[in-house]
Amino acid sequence: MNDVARTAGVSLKTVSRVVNGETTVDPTLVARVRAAVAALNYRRHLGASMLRRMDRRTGTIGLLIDDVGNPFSAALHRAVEDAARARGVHVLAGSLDGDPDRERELVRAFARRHADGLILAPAGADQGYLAAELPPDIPIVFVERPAAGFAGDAVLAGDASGALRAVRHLIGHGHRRIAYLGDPATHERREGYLTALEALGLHPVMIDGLRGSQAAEAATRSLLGRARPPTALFTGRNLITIGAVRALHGLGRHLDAALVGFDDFPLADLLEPAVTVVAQDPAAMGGAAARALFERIDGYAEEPREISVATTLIPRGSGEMPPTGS
Amino acid sequence: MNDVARTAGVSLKTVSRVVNGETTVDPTLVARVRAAVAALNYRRHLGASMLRRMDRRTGTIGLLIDDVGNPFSAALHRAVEDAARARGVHVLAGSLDGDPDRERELVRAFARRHADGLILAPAGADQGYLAAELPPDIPIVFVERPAAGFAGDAVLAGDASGALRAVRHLIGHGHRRIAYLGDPATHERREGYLTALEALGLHPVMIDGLRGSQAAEAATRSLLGRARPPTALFTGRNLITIGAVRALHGLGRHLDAALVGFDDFPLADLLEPAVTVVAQDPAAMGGAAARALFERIDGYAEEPREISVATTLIPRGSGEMPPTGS
DNA sequence: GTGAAAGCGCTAACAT
DNA sequence: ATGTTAGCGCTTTCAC
Repeated sequence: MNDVARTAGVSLKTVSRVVNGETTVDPTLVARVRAAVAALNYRRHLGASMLRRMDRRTGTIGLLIDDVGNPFSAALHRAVEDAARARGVHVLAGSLDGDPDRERELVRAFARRHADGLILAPAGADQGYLAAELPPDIPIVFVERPAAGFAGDAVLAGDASGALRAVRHLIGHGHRRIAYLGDPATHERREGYLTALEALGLHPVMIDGLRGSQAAEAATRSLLGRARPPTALFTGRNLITIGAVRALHGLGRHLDAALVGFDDFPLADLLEPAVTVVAQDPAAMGGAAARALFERIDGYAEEPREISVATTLIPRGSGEMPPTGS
Repeated sequence: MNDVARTAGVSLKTVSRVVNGETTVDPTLVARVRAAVAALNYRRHLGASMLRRMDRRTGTIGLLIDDVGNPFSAALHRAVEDAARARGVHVLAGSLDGDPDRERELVRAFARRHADGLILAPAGADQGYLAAELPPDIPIVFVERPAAGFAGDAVLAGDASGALRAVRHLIGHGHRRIAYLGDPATHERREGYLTALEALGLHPVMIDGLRGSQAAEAATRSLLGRARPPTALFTGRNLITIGAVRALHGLGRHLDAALVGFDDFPLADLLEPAVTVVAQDPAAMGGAAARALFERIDGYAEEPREISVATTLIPRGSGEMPPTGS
């Protein structure tokens, strides 16, 4: 910048003004500065500028989600990126893999990097650590799951009510023995399942802690091998649904057992039978989270908000099959 | 940091030494400093430290891919993240959507942010601008597609040879009328297709410029409506394959026309018929790209390398069906 | 082993 | 409208 000033024959401050697009500069000088900038291939150092600036914005937000490689998270990421791009903000993304330690570590790392804000899909059961870890001037918005022990805006999908709807759908098609397959992060969906069954005095069958598609496939196989197997399955997230589908196909029983999955997934409509799902809208959730975050960054300081993005039950066939067997 | 020094009763420099883990500090002072750091909840400002440091590393790399929300790109992203995490490096990701302007803009943005290196899946036909836009001290690795007009390491999938193999596979199953469906980014795969057909004097049928799954679906429908429709399809990327599958199912002709797709996709094995693909390994590509980039960041300065990640033909059914009709 | 002073590249506040 | 000075938070160099 010094070199530019010298080359253009102006003061350092004038260069700064030109580079920052301030209007109060003589056009002649502006031209001279621009020429020098071009000649020297000068680029301003954002780190240094951010050091002295008032607003101290880095133009970066942190996105902490389950797995950037998972289609659901990836769709959400994309929506966040689009909203960020509209403001010229960039996205630092990180995968948590359901690991609370990783969550905390990444929050700390992004805070140290002075992200302007964070969007977090909580992995751990408690976000109390945020009080110590997160500087008060960097806002956070939770997405997918609510946070515990720390107040902040949250963008949620109405998991419990969506699950309730899914299970009622199966009940409406005559099913009484309905099993639930889930993992730690689908806790709220399990609650919806239980609510629906309890209302009718039905007996819950729950398999929990399924990490990944393969575990779900194995669990489904063993479930269907039981003496009185369930006539319908309710699966708590897309990877689990896919594992279940794989098991049903593998056993040749895909036309026997009904299935409703939480989360839509690509090609669900082309399977045989096509898979009925309760679809979340990851793009809408990402967009809502980004908007909420930018409002906070812009100074909105009211009470934490809970933003609900509706789920949709999409009947495609697998959830409308009647019970078979006894 | 000044406050910490005062609280601990040491000089600023000593705090700096402790924070940076230098060993030549009296343990007593180390303890005092650590206590003060904890008491004041001090965090080092990385931006400021990076300003004066010798190595000038930001601990960030930029990843510029087609679309962070697309499963293929997302899997690649995940592999890059894993490699980066092992070094304590974070990933700034951006989607290009096939837009050369966006490519250039993001390169500039990430360069200004002083990313330590870039991984780019070229969207534009020419990367000559990099000579001007990219500071010489920030290395770049190309992935998925080679760059034109700028030298750099490239991680490629052997597109032409994979396509050749796919088409030969169809020919081996008796097909003579084989159509190609692609988009601008699958150019090399088209070359493989042409090579295979020309070797036998077969007549190529090519539909190009298909942006997205819906365009592919429409194109497939019109293709199959022709007087002498192709008996087999070769699709240039996963979204196009999915569009074609959707069209075949929609027309009820999924058991009539053979299909081999470039790129694997989730659930390809559960469709009816299961879809034969030439699979790239996005995770391997992302890992290789990250490794190559980190080698460059660490000072490796030999000639640009081309790293090839093998493709695999996975026969699943759709590519092994014999020709039907005339 | 520790500290004082200088300076990284830039912008704020205050002249002029 | 332009320039001067001070200082952001840190690491360097060099003296103690």
